[in-house]
Amino acid sequence: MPKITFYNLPEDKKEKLINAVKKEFSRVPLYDASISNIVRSARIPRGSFYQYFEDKEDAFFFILNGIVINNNNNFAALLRKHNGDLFDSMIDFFQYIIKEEENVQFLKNAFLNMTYKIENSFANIFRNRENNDNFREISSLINTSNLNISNDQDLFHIMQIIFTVTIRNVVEKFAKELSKQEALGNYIIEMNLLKNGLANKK
Amino acid sequence: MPKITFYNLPEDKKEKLINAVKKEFSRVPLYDASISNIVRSARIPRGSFYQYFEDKEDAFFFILNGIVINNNNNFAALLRKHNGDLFDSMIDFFQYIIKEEENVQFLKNAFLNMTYKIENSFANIFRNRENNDNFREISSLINTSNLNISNDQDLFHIMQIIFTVTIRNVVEKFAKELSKQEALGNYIIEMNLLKNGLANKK
DNA sequence: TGCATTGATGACAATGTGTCATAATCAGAT
DNA sequence: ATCTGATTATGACACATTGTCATCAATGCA
Repeated sequence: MPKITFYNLPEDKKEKLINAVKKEFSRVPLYDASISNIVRSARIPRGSFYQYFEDKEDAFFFILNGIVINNNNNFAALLRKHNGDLFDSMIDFFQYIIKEEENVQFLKNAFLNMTYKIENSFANIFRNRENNDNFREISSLINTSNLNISNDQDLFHIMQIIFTVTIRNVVEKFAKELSKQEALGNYIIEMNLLKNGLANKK
Repeated sequence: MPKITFYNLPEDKKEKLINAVKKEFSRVPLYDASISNIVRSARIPRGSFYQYFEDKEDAFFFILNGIVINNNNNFAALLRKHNGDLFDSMIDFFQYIIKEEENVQFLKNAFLNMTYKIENSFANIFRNRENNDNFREISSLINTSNLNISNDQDLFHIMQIIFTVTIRNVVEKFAKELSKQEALGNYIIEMNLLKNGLANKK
């Protein structure tokens, strides 16, 4: 988390800084990014950067969370829109991610270097801003009647699986530079396989 | 790929070097590792490192591939053992990965920082050493009669899904420091969900 | 006005990276 | 045994980056 000093900054300076940070992390992935570039580009002295952020990671995750949480289009909203249908909501969500234009480069770098920590940051999508006790909140919105579950644990695993496969499809899109159509096509195939099961029903 | 010079090295020196590299990447993940540490620990001059490897990544992937390809226990062998049953083979494979002791720390660092590139390196598990045209090779070993597929593309997606979920489970094991039992338990639940489908059959 | 708190600044030590000119070694030909 | 070209070894060096810290400036409030 950025330090208080950062939040106290006048809007325009804050924005200048955010832009510089975004720019650098759009250029290269987290571990290739350099603070020197950021301060150069934001025209602030080096010491100031450390007045605002703990380190590179701190700045990175601040931006990432911003993009993820950003608009109200959080996952709960999608679930409501689709009357609790998990699969339809995910397909909607997938399209939303891959059509994002403003931060493509940033997201590309993030997805192609999706470490466990970064992936967890993305999991915030499934959290409500107000409520950290996300699983309850979200699971209550899911129409479980058309899911193959016998308990809460199953639901948890189902969400885990869907989330993982989704991320993987986004990564694939970036890595292989698939068109939106291709990526969506693949994703829908996989969602259907997940729905119906990979094994044959006799 | 290491340079020829590396392969020309006398066995003992090569081994000393490999150990030093492993040690450093067991200490910290790829991007925190330092070549300085490696040469210090291997007691070779800095210049020599660059005689053998392109850079840090090069050394890292050399070791990683070594661990992955290593023993003949490749995926094809597992498939044969299980008469082509993809799920049983994967569960066997999963256990094999999490019971690995010798390179735990190295693998932990690798899994918790599983970028697209690293993940691809793991995909080598599904490749035959001799044959690069892996998909053909492997898919011919899979008993597709109990899979829910209508064409080759489906099979590809199924393998993609299973691979992704498997990796994710290994990552989870390391991240949350699950016991082998817990990790295996979770994995089996998810494999069954995948088999039978996440959606309800009416 | 004066004091305290907060913020700004950039020089600096520490560490790392990759290169390169030079030296050592080796292997084969004579 | 000696010469020679090719390969390998070596470590100093230029350059980049990081995080810190002593110092200075600004702000606000009594």
